[in-house]
Amino acid sequence: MARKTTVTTKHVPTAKIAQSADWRDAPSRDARGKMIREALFSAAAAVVGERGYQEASISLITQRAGVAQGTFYNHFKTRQDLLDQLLPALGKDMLEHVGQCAKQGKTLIDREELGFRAFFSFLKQNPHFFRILNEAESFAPNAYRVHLDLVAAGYVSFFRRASQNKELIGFKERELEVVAFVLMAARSYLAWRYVYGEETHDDIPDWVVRAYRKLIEKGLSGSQAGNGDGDTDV
Amino acid sequence: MARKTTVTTKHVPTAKIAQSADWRDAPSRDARGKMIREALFSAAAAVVGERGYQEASISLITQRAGVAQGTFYNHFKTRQDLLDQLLPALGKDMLEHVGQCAKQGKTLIDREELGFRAFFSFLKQNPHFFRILNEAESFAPNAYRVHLDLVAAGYVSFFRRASQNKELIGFKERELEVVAFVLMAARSYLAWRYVYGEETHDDIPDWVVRAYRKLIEKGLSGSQAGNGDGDTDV
Amino acid sequence: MARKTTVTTKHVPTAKIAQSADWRDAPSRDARGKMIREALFSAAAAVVGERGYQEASISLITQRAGVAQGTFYNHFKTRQDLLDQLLPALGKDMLEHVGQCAKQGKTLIDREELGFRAFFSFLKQNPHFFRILNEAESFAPNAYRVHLDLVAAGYVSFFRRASQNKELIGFKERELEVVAFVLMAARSYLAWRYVYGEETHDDIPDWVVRAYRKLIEKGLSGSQAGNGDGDTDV
Amino acid sequence: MARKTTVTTKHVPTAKIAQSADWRDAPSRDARGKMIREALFSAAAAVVGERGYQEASISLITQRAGVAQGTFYNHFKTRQDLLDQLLPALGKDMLEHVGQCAKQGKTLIDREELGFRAFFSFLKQNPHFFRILNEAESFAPNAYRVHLDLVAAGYVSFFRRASQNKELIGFKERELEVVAFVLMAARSYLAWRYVYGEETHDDIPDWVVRAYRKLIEKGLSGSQAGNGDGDTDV
DNA sequence: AATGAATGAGAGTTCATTCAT
DNA sequence: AATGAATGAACTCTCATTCAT
Repeated sequence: MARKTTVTTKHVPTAKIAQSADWRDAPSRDARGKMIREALFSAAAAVVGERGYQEASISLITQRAGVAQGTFYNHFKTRQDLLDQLLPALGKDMLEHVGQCAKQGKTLIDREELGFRAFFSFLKQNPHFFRILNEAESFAPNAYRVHLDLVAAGYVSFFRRASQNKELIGFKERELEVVAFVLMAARSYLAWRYVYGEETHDDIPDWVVRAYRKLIEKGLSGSQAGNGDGDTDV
Repeated sequence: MARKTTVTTKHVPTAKIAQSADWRDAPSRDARGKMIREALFSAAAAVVGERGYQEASISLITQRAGVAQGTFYNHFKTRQDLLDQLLPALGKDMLEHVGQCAKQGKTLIDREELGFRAFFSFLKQNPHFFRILNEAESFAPNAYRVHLDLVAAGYVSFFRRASQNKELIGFKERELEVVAFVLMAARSYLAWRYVYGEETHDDIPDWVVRAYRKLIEKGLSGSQAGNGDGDTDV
Repeated sequence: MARKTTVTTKHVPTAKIAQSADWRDAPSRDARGKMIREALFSAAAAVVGERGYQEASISLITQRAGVAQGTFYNHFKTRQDLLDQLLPALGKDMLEHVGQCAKQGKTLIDREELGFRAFFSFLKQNPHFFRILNEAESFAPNAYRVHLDLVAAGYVSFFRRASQNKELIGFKERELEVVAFVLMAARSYLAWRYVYGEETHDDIPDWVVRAYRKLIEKGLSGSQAGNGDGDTDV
Repeated sequence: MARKTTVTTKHVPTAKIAQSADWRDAPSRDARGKMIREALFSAAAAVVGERGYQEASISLITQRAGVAQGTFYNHFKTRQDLLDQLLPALGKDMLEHVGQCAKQGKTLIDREELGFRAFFSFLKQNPHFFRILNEAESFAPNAYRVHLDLVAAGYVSFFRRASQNKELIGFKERELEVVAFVLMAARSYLAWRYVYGEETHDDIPDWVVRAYRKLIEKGLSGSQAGNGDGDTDV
């Protein structure tokens, strides 16, 4: 049974947003420029992650990056320009990480569970990602749309292969996207509830993963008893 | 089979946000106050719905409500105070509407489909709701949390009854909340994608509802062919 | 002869830019608004007159008017909006003053001399006008064009009447405008040179007026000796 | 009669602002420096001529000159330093051109007409000059004063000679400057009105020149009919 | 000498909130 | 209670100038 596989994600190195040693000791001018750009970028990610896009003022970002306000405009055209780049940059890392982890699985459901877990391990490593992603809907809507479409596309082609292998049956092409959106949605809402919710877990609890797996494996009507954790059935 | 039930929602009257006749012809002092308050409230809902919380300035809201800026502060403590009340008020209506519709269903899955459809019919009647709900995560986080908890609680008690009836089996108490969040998530993301997405449908397409139903009914591994629409399997 | 007429201007009351007593003791709200508006206006005139349009920042203007920066935008749409109103307002006063003075003259040339002198007496009473007028060419070009056209139009109709009286002969209709521009130009350049020039006279020297009169009365070839001041001919 | 002389200006070569071949192929270090300096100079003239002093930023100027921003400060002390040199450089060319043309005339009035026409032909060849000259009053006031004094001085000595020849009579030494300023003023205002005004002539219309000549030849009271163009008297 | 990124002061403008009327 | 002008802090962005390379 699924829950016995006790699937765990092995961390794949993700392109870190440079925590940039002081740019003053840069080897060359070009390198310095790059370091400052990255300092601004990672400062912005941190500020947005901690306080939200709304409060991510140029003043806060440059202060955090340790450069003058004017310097910002040597690297980004406008404030929005930088904000628009936040999600794509981190989103790429996330996709990479999740993709790498998921493909270790043998079955469709195992791969989904691995991807699911990988999403949360990415969140743990990139604590700012979640807010950057979610608030992008309001503050960088184009980036948000592109991101969701990208993730959905990956999901759909993942399912399409499963369909061709007969691992997944009964869904027509365009329905695969519906499934993709439901699973993406689930990750997001469950993270909101169980990672960032009142009881601040660092990690998604294991029983949540199992409940999720049960639901998407069998649906609401197909489930059967016994999952071995401490709870009793309702 | 599920899709034959062709479940449809009957509209239940929802507490309208007062479109407020001119408050100048109010019968009493008190009534006048109430009318202004409601005018401000509905103006805010409209502004937020159309332009987002960010642009919902006091100036815009009071202008739309037809009162002076200062009047605002006779009715709400701060701008945030009003913004925080937007979602609860509309959320109550939504819950009411969805609850009324869902309970017409005979089976668990039918009730879920009815609730699902009711969510979208509510969106259609209340075109501002979706943005008010979604952006609340960034702009009125407390209200957002309360709203989600409220909806989840309703969902959980709905599932709890189903569990007791043996309509739903295999989920322990605390797992019901996981299921609730997944289904709430699904509604939100599918609305984002299929109602407000590029191809602007007024309504959620029927094939999306069917795909959704298939997924939650049987899960990923339990599905079987044939749903009678034009598509061929992958 | 010209210099015997010893024409002098009688000052006609000109609409003063309010030097505004403190607006805090205004009788009514409306009056207060007007006073602040005028305070801003006259502060702007003073700043532009003393430092030029370039340095006339909102900060300087509001400081001088004794109000907060934000207050500015209750009265003017933008900085440029105010700057665009400076010349028209003062220009109207100038025209009025010059017109009143000029019409006391009996002959064409007398009227021109009176108008000429009136221009300089206006400058003396409104020490900011000259800079406001001149720099408007760069900083409020529309206002500048309108102003010049207005003054020219007045001049032309003045000459047209003189033509009809046979006081002025030999100029065709469209040539009158050329004459008007030359005389306007002369006032401006002579003010620049003899009022605001190195030797800061308060008033245009009388011998300059006489030289000007001689030139426009007879032209370069028609002049004859003797004007009785201390100079000897070249 | 004056208008029969049909005076026309022959173009005298004017010191061009170097359109500077690429400074990268300069023969020597020194020459290279000079070429860059000139490139900056002519870039500035072009920018000021097209957009005005206000918008003539270092960035725009250096970009146009094809050098780095920092390079600017190897050649000029400050931005103002360069702006202050613009008018003197071009003004010298203008004086040269006008002087050369004017001295072809036989009589005082003919020379004035030739100078007048030469001013406009210079404007045509140096389309940036007019703006550089006019806005200098606001943006490079010292340069402006020096320029006007220089032109006036030339004019005065021109008139002084005419006085000594008895071509010009009735003006005392210091009055000659008044005449000079009036004529300089006339050129400027007439250019503003008839060259850069709404109906964009490339050239000053001939009838304007004739009207101007009539005015300064005979003054307002000395003119007599008939100038043979299509207009009728008023 | 040429480069071009870094700097930081200062610009115009917005807006939630206050308060005298 | 309703008004709407006054407030001032905070915002994004520009640009002349500096300076390490």
